[in-house]
Amino acid sequence: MSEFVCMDWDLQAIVRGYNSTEEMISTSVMENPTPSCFAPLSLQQDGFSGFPDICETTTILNELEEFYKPFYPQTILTSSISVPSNTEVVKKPNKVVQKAHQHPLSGSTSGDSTDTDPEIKPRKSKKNQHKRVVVQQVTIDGLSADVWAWRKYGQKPIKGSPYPRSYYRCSSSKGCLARKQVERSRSDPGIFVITYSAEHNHAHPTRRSSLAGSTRSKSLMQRGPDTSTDQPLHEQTELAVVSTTTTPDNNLVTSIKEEEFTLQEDMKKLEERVQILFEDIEEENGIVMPDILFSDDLFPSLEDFDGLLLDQFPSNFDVRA
DNA sequence: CGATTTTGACCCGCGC
DNA sequence: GCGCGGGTCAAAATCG
Repeated sequence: MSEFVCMDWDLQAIVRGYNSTEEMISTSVMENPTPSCFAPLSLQQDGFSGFPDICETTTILNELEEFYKPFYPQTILTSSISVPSNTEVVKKPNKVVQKAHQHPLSGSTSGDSTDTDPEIKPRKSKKNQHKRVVVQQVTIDGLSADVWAWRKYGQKPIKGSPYPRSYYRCSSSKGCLARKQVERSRSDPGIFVITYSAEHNHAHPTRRSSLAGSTRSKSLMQRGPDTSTDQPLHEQTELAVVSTTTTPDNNLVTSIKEEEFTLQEDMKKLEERVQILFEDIEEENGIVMPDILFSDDLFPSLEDFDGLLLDQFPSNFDVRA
């Protein structure tokens, strides 16, 4: 059994009465190549001029985020599946809890410690957990289209795949069970398969976590002069998207990329306009707005996923190839 | 100093 | 029971 859940693009398409995401994109771009074609109704109606109450800012921000979602780097495929199971989801016993009952150096668990703790149930089959996961196949661009803050906690080589799988957990909130796996498609190296599991138990982060401690700088240096770093990253990703998108509708994708420049210009003007309005709000109310709209939370810089690129691409991999 | 990445070790489920 | 594969932990290194 599987279920399909509409994500950003798909939801937009259904709400707007299109048969498919591709139809929505192509139609909207061709007929009205401006960001306003996707704008929330309230924003369209007041033309971004009405911010009567600062208490509505949160709603406005949410609307703005929804508004910008269609302009996130394109998602080739988004689906949500439910892993078949005859049992309910059993939360994996926390290793920390286990260690609280057992000294770390006392060796393997002879006699399951969970047997004595009714609160901790034995781990059920990983494969049979009815854990809903969301699978996205995205291009390199799509790797940056994630407003959540993720902390990498592991990387494993996957049997049968030349590319490792990276494991991320949400770093925005302690205790958030949201997980994310990123790996390159073995059939199409230009496509990244992102698997989300569990759900965030908190609101969107107002600011992406600090990049302190990141070893990307080191990695960049380690890549050496003979790698693709000679080429500006935006050019790399652009080329990568064009050259690796292998959907059956290649022509459509190409045309969208061509139109993207126009859209980006419109978006820039729009950002400036909203920025001014927000500054007015700050002045009038004597408060400081959360730095979300124009931070990399909603517009992650290309630099942000450079680390991901380094994770997923071997050091000698030339994205231009 | 705190947050992050890296990476080997560990844990667990599954198939043989 | 054993080995394999995948997921997670946690110490060390790194960075701002």
